[in-house]
Amino acid sequence: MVTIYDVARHAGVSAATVSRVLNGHTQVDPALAERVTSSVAELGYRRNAVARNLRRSRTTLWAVIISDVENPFFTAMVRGVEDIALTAGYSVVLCNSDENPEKESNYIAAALTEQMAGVIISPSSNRVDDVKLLLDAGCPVVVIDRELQGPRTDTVLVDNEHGAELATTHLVEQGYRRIACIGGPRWLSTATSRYEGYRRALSTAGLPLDPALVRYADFRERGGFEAMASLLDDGAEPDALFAANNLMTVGALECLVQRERTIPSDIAVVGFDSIPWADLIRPTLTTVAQPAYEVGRQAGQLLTRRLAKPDADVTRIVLPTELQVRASSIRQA
Amino acid sequence: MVTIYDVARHAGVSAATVSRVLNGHTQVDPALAERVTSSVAELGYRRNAVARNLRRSRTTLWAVIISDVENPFFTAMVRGVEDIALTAGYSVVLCNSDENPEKESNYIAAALTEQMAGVIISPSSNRVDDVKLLLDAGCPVVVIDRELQGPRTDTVLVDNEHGAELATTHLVEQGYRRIACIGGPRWLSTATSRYEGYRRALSTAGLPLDPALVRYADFRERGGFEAMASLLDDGAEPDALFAANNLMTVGALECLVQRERTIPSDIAVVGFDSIPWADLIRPTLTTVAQPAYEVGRQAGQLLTRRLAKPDADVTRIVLPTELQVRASSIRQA
DNA sequence: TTGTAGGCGTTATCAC
DNA sequence: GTGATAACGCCTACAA
Repeated sequence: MVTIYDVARHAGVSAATVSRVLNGHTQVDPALAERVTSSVAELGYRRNAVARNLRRSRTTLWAVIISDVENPFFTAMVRGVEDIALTAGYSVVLCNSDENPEKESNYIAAALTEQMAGVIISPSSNRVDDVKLLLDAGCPVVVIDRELQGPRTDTVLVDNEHGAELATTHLVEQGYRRIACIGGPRWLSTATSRYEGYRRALSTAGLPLDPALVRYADFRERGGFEAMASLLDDGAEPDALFAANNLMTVGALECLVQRERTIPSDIAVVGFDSIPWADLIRPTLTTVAQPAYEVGRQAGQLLTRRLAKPDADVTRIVLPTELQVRASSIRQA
Repeated sequence: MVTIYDVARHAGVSAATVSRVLNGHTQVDPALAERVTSSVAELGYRRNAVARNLRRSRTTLWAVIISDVENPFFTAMVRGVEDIALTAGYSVVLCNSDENPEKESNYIAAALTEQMAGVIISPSSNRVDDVKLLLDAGCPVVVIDRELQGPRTDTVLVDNEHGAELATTHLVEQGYRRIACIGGPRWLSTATSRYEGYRRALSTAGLPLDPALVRYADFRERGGFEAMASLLDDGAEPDALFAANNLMTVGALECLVQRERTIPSDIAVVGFDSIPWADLIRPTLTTVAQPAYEVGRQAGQLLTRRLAKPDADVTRIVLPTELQVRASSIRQA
């Protein structure tokens, strides 16, 4: 490996001068600088970021800990983070916790030992301890998609309750009366908020909240499938479904297809969070759209801000959701 | 920050002993070890990976440079890599090059300066130089999904040509005669192999290769859309389409839907590489399935192997593809 | 403006 | 088996 000393010798200057040329915040004689840069090129020198990070005791890495890489919502979000990170001079390390609190803990530990500059996380549990670990270590944290109870951290959310309410109200307005709900894990604020929106819409409409029409699943495809199957098998006879995330919606649809139910005449469907190619599915799928990319951007900006001003006020951003009505929820004549 | 010296003082031993306990490859008196571990717990010590990496002059990070995080093929692949990495004691840094050679170069430079233990890459160009940079620096590289001309590296591919041939032959057997092809960028082996499979199937069937039926796009949704529009607008009048990747297939479908063409009676469709929820699309989509997760696993294993034996023979793995026939390619009565 | 020198936190090589 | 001690490669006071 060629070090800064090799360059220094080759250019006939001291290592300090090489460092200064490389970093550029100090004045260096143009002639020397020139010699240095050409030596760098000639020797094919690249600076060792590990040594640099140790010396400066900070890195330029952000850990983005998400709960599912295969969920398009999170990948879109990651792109948002990435775009901000790059312009701010950081790189993104993507960690996939798989909704598994243990994996999550491991990644947080890694973020700490690797001296990551900051962490953006969609927590897969309410285990506040892990996030507190980061905070206590002085590692800036931005929580996304889910709200954490205890620690005060910068947070980027979407308006889950309102979105769910819109979705459910839309079904009510279409004349559906037995509206089922496949909710997410009860310990995630995302899930409870969406359930709350559903509940409120029913209440506003004067419809009963029938527990037989409610299932809780795990925000995954299989969970949605099984919840739907259970709704059908238990004779709850819903005439419509509100599913609380994209993958569960897909699972529920798979189930309905397999059972040969026609959408929306047998049962109408609205999903929370869009899926790619929603308009290729037949019937096209009504969804509550979330600004996934923008969530990522905002999170990135919050992190950048906090890195610059470690004790700025804690910010909580709530982005709007939007109901996109397509065929799956339109009552037939 | 609490260092190894703090722990040493607290436990009444030397820093060297703490290090030995932490790393565990040397014998340490159980009594001392006990004191060290409890001091570690008490002080909340975590080792500084940056310092450690500098001292050991290696890291436990793999860079996985993929060309599109939003393509389900790559996310599935990443999961495969990740699973191997974790069991082998490495972490994965996901880098999204966006099919942009410049971004790719930056990530490669970063992998080098960050002293990454290894790189898994789906190159977005034929610019061999970047990969050579890695190789020259002694950084193990596994190339996936695309074949690189010059440098001999471990590679994991799928049987693109055969898959494409199967797909096209299937269309021929269904009685289609004007089979269009939307191919990928001509500088990617993946694209040329798939085109070659298409060409060969036509040739075997004694069908002419009509240039008016061929378009080259960029492996993205919009590119597929535009290529399909061009095929329709230029009066090429295809009765079937073979699209060379998943996102372009989606784009082409969007176009066909918009133009109100019926699949498969107006035009049959087969795509290369599956998309999630292919069976929710109507008609269901015939695809050439690739073992994306397995590609990732194999790449991870190749990298692990090379890390252990730096000058083992270069391996080239070709995984099989499989035609999954669904409704979009079945000729109507 | 430039060079010297110390140290970031760890691990590995010595002696003991 | 354990403890000093010297690196790993870089940055940055400080002195010149």
